Amino acid sequence: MLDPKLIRQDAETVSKKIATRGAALDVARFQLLEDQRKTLQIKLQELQNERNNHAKMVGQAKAKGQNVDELLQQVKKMGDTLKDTEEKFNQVQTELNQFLAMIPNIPHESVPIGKSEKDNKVIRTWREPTKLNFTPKDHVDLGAPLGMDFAAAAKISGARFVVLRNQLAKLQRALVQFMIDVHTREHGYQEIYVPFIANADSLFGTGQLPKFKEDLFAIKRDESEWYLIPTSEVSVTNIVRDEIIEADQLPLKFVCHSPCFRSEAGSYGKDTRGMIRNHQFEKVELVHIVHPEKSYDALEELTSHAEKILQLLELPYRVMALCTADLGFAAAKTYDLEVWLPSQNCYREISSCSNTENFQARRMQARFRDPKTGKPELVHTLNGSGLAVGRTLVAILENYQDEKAEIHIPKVLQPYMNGLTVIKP
RNA sequence: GGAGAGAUGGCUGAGUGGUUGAAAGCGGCGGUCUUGAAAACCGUUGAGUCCUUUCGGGCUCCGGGGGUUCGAAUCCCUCUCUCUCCGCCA
Repeated sequence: MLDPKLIRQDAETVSKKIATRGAALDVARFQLLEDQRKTLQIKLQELQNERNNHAKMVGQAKAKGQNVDELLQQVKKMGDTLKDTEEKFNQVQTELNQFLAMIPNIPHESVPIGKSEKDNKVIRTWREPTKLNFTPKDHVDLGAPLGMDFAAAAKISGARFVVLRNQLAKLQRALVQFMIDVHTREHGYQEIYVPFIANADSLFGTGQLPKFKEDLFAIKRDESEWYLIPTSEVSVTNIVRDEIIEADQLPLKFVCHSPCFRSEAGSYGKDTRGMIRNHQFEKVELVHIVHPEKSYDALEELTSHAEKILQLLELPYRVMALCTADLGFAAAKTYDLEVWLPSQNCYREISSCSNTENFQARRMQARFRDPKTGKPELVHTLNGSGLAVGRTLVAILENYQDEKAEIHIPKVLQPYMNGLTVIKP
């Protein structure tokens, strides 16, 4: 959520910046609501002040043993106007909050302006794309004889799920283990395990709700509604919701493995083949909770940590700075890591690293105590995949295939595979 | 699933209708003392928000929501969560 004060001060500038993302900020509507809010709030607070004063007078009079009948008569009349004003104010406040909750974050000044993903900027490329002197197979064809079973998954659940058997299941588990080990041992992350079902407050905090409800799997139980997490960013980031953290505790760096559940309602017909875009996939997530002044350094750091995994796996990739139009709702700046997929002859997203600045922190009321002022201040939150495990598996199959459609295990993974060097049927 | 007890400031914990935004302690911050530190002592210390150029003032908040009342941390209803005991269970 944006700072309402910022919009009040300069709605036009905010609107312009939001427009670079292809989103519209209805300045007129905001100002209308804001004017109503202001008028009503002042009136309401005056009435409340009056009521409080009268109540005090009653109390004092009673304490002195005076007769209070007349005083009570006066005060009773105030009740209706107060209640009426209160209702109106609450209504406007609710509308204003809903309005604010739907506004995306403001892009950082370093984010390239663009109209579509075509305007994303290549920051750097690591290694040349894998060259194979035969026609590469895609991961579906490679995986089928090795135990990648979409038919079984369809029977159990439906489309966009996968069953992995034998060495493929093991390879996925090895990847998870490997990534967590690197991040905890070499990058200083705290490993953390979290719930995979989250409440509405948590999803509001990280920005999935209310705007992207259709992308989530919801679980209804009696009155309450829960959601399967679309990423462990939700659970992990919300650990600091409604907290005031001591400054010396920052930065907090968490690494978390979880399954992720996405209904991908807006992506019908995209990547229908294979396990690129499934309803359920494994991900190792990195989350930073940092001092506001350090969040852009942290973004570079976090991104480099995700890159390190690709480097150790020796998978060619490139780093993209997303342009304004391609930014996620909560992000002020995002680097996507794209891994080379020989079968598609192109780079595909395997990690997305974002600085949300205080956008999520404001929704969550996640703060730290500034030692200089002693006052609580919003933290900055960042998150990034380190990496999407399912897509990493795909990348390994495709980049490490040989002519016989056998898969060579990257060196760093071999210890995690009991020394296995090749996967074959 | 059954029975009971709770939820108060960064933390522990008092407070059952009228200056209680809340005692006390811990922690934090400032100071005295000390060569320095510790200890001791003194002072200070909740959050959000609105109005105001400043000074300052107001409002809201004692798990969430609703109600009673002139007035609610305190009474009533409801939900959530935590703890104890019994049952069941990976």
